Amino acid sequence: MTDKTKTRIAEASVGLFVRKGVAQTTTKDIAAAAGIAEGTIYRHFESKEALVEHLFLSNYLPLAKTLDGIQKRAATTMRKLETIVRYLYEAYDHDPTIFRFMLITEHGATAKIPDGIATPVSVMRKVIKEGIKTGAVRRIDPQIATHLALGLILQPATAHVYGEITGPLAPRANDVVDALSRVLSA
Amino acid sequence: MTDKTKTRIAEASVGLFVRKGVAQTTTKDIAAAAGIAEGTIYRHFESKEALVEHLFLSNYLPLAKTLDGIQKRAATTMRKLETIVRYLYEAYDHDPTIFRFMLITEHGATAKIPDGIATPVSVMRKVIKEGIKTGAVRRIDPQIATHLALGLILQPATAHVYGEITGPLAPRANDVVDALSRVLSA
Amino acid sequence: MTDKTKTRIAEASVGLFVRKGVAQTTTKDIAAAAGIAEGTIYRHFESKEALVEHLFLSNYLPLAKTLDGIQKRAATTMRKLETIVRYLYEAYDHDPTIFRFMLITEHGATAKIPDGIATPVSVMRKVIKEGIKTGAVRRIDPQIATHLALGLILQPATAHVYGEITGPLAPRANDVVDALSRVLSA
Amino acid sequence: MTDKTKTRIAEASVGLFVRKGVAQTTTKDIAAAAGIAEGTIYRHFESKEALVEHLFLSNYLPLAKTLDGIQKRAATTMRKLETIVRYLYEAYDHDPTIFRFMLITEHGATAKIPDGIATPVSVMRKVIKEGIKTGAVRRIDPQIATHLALGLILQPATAHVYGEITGPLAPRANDVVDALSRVLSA
DNA sequence: GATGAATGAGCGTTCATTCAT
DNA sequence: GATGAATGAACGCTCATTCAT
Repeated sequence: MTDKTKTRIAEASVGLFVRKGVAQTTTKDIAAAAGIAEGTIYRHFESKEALVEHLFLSNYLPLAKTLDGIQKRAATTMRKLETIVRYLYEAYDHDPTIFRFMLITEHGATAKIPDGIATPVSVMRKVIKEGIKTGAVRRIDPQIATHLALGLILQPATAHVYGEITGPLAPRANDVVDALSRVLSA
Repeated sequence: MTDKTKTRIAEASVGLFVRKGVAQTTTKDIAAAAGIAEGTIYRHFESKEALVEHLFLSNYLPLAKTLDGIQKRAATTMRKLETIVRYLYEAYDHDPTIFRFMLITEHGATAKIPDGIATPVSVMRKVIKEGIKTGAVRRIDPQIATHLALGLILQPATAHVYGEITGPLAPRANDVVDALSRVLSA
Repeated sequence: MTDKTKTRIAEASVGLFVRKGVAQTTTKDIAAAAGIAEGTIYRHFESKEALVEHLFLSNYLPLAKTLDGIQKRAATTMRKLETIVRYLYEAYDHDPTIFRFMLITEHGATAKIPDGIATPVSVMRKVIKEGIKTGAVRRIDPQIATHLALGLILQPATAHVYGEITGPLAPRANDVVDALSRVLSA
Repeated sequence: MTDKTKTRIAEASVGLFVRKGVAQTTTKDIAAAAGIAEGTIYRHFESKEALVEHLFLSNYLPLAKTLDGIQKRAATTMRKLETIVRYLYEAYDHDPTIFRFMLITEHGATAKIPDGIATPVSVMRKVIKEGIKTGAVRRIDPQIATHLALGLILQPATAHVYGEITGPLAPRANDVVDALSRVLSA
């Protein structure tokens, strides 16, 4: 059996962090939302900051693995990017909270991720670099290309978080994939 | 003569907000940086929150005016977008602080802007909508198109804030303008 | 067989109390040092305070018995005091921890000892009172005489606890015994 | 005008520290006793620990100066020690609190006093060392002699703190001075 | 207008103690 | 007996805000 209380704390706190912001969420809020005593948080996490970091890394880094697996199963660069976008937007629709949390969390505020560890961003960069090598992606600085692609994917999601785009995100994937193709294709 | 002290407070606080984050910046920090007493902040701003809002709106809304002026002087949709991007990236290079502040603060603060007030985002949307009408921009949902364009423009700036892209941003404008053209052109 | 766990707790905690102070030692520290669970402490002691009291009394009161036995076997008042000092200083050198604990804890904990129970202090007082009666000790208020004697004996030990005197204490016994003789002899 | 509030905090807290112990006195207690808000403590002292240290050092170190002045005005070693004892016991009777605080505070717990700074203990040691040099004090290790003398002086005061000796301390000075003379005289 | 000492609610965190297993 | 997760009151401390000067 997995650690029930730790999970309760984690699930309750992402929700609060997304709704109210990390700084505006108190340990008291978290305890109340998780139905536990405030002190119990500290049996499972060293500090509130450690809880935030755990939440971020335990979702952000596994997502890299998932995206890498998805990417490997697709044949071409454009199919790789397409399946990644579709996966992300469907996952967002299925449980927006954790994605909102990742979108909202200031990367700089969380502990630095050691070099060499795969992140969703590094997976994207790898796909694009390989695309350039194979000629599927036009000649362009891979770093700027990565961020242009990220912009196309993340900005609609961010807009959705703040209510500027409404309804499920998945149907928007077509437009995004199309845009990716236009920006990157050779 | 404009309110000297108010300006000192404003200038000192954006710097701190960008460097340390809004929540992590105390009124004591602000007073020290501005060379004034803590209480003096409250002669010029109702609260710390009001200071943040003032800082955001007094830069964000005038930027809309500026971008609208720029946009009006350009002949075609693509030239409009190009001059906007070049203006933004040069302004970022000239004084990154205020742009970083807007990038960091944007969400949450935008909620308070009444409908009908022009924002940089609404200027972008207007340009794109007009482009669709004139046929310069391909047929696409203007809302998603606006956010695709914003993603292309803002993500490289965000990446710069977090040190993933280094050096001046202005030379990157070419790649962004090119991408905008590919995504939007009919 | 005596209560093994209780002994483990007692031994582990004196060490911690001496090294870090009673207030700075947590029940968690004690459990870790004793190799038991935190809750187990409460099977053996009603509270942390009761543990401290037990530790103090279970060493302080038996010490009175020991000193009284020693005292009884010596012929003269001065020999009584001499053997007491030598015993104390040798015991301190052999296991400073428990003596340091008594030196540190003494005040406040002594309040709980019922009248009529022999303590090291009461043994000293008895020896001195008898000395006055037999004429071995000069005429002096027995209460002040007791504390003058205690001062001569305890202050070097206290100085050793705080590192102002180093090396074994036993060789210092000569000087202390000599001083006791000078202060008390008729 | 001196800092009224800081003085109020200092005076209120020594009283509490002596009555309840440092660890058992909370910042809330101090604020209530001083008639101020809890936060105000931190306008005058960096932390509770710093308050304790300030209290200790601002009384302990000046006492060294006072004792040194007293000592210089006396002609012989024994007169020096006599006036020191009389001064201490009269000061204790006049305001026992601060003396109790110094007696109770664990020296080791407060910040280390830098070498070369005069303390009451170092003044005592100096007087005794000079006494040995002039022949007024018998040949004896100055370090042990200092602590024997300290024991004679402090133990009656400590006994008074814990109620084992009652009434004013000053009349006891005669016995202590006599004892000092017996222990130290050549 | 400016000051800065004072405020006090509320923060993140600790830890002696309890109790179901 | 032993466990260790859970508790929650209480801690030291922070900081946006106020107000007498």
